[in-house]
Amino acid sequence: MSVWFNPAREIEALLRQAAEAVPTLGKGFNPELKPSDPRHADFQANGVLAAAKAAKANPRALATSLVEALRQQAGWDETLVQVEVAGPGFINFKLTPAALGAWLREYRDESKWRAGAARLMGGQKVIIDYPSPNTAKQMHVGHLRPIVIGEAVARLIAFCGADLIRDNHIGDWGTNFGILILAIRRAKFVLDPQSPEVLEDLERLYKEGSAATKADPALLEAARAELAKLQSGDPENLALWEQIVAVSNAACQRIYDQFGLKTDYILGESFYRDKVEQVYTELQQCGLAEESEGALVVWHDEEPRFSRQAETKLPFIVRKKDGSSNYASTDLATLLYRTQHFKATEIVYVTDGRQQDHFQQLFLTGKKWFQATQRTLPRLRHVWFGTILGSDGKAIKTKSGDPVRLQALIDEATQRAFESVTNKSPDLPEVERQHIAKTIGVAALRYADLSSNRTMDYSFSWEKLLSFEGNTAPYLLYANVRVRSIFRKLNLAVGQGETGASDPTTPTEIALARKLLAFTAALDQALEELRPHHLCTYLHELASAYGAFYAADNVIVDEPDVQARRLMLCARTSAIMETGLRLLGIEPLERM
RNA sequence: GAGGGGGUAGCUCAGUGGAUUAGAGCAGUAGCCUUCUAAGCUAUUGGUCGCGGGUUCGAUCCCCGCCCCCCUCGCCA
Repeated sequence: MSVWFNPAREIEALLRQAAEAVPTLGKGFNPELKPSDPRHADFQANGVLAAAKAAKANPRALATSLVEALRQQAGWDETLVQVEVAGPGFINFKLTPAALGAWLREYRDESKWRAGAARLMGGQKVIIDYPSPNTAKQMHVGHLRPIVIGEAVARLIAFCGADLIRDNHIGDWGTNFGILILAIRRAKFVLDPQSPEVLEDLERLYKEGSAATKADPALLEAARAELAKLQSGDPENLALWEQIVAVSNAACQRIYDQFGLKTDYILGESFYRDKVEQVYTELQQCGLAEESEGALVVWHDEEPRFSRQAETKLPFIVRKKDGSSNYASTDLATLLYRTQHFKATEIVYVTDGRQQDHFQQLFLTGKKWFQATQRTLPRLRHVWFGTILGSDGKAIKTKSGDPVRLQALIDEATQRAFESVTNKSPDLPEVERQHIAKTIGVAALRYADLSSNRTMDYSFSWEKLLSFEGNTAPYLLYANVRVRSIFRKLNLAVGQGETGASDPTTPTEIALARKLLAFTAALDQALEELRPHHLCTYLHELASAYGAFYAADNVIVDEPDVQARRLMLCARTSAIMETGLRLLGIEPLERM
């Protein structure tokens, strides 16, 4: 029999089969298998309680019948999984050391786990839309979450077997370009793409232009005219716009590089400028869109707040009253393009939570539009996140009220990490300490963002972030470094020296082994709702389990079989830790 | 007013589709480095799981009502 990659799923499947032989249960029985408190079991099935209640049967007797039927199933092996009825009618499952050992010997490395996880999303074509910044601005703290969460979610989806395309849907066609172009002209500013301050200059010009147009209606008109010229293809404005976008993209790329963020496409709003006309036409043809106050809008009467009857009207405006497009238009055009050109089966949008209304309207409109035009709608998911708060409980800002620059954040984290590394490991060469510091600094920034539920706001605190203790990236990196150190000491590569490994034996070995197997459950959980914090929680628990093992059981010992099995546990710990860290976007370290 | 999110230990947060003592990290207390990196490990203090009802043998979790905080609500994205 092949070794189960994900025991919980296999047990659940067997329970469903077994239930068919139990008259009270039958087909459609949901075992409700879930991870259990480790003090009781590895997994527990709660489904019998509900079924017994519905059938007015004795839950314990029913659970016992189910267990008997389970034991009759082909593929059931009591030497691998112990089963018992507990409490009012729960069924507990406990993996035996033999099962743990078999799993550890079979699922050795990332390629095996990828293969095991591939059934989760194999065959899917997924487009992920992130980090999608607006053009002509420096990256600031507000860009941290889409970068970090987007990258983690992307890696998770790809790991689970999907064919993934990363599409950076930049905001490069908005109304702000009119103001910016006007400001550049008025200041007679010469845009030098080589200048390191070019983006700061553009930001300053935009601010000035924005203030000027607010103060003077004539200037506002002039700005609109510049935008109209741009959108109608005026060569001068187009050339200027292209330069701005290029400069902006280059600056963003410098940040992306530091976060290890890759993009396959940068198809911003401007890419869809000749594709919105079709959207207007089709939406009107299928009776979805109508004129309202001069704009073209879509109502969703079945949703109270998007209906015509709502107290405060919130239609989906797909074309502005001046005839120009907005993000609803381009998002609809983008949806069509991704469906037709990329053949997407799923699209994931990573943005902050304030855009929930927009995406609900987008998804509703897309659904009706595609239905009316006989197209297949991909699965659409909005992966949204909360705000990063400062110590005052409000969105984080600098003292002057400006957003904190992302580069400044990276630099400070790196600098503090460098001090720590130098303090702890003064003997390492300075070049290596700098590399370690950069890795830790960026990792700490990332992990702080990923480790709490993405839909929560979270408080940014240098103290917590840079403390390098507790549930942090440095703790995980350090746990892995300690594993690798053992192999280095023995002059072995990770994965060598485990021939003849016996099954986990001591309590700390068994606890560690069970935690290693729980990797599959953590993947399931993180993937389910695309919430990377489940993976963080898991990795922290794994590091803790390793810490206890490391303190209790010496790896380098005289008995060959004991050393072999402990080396096997070490190798799996390191491999799962490194795989997990990379899924989060964190590059592991050899030393620190 | 409508919609979304949150209210769990001093602080930052997990969790629970019903099981005994509700978890973790920080902070506090007490131990552990001649031995695989102590950025660590062990033990321990600390909580009416916002408030009030309901269903149930049993609710932090499900249902109803209420209170507080954050966000969004017609042409920005």
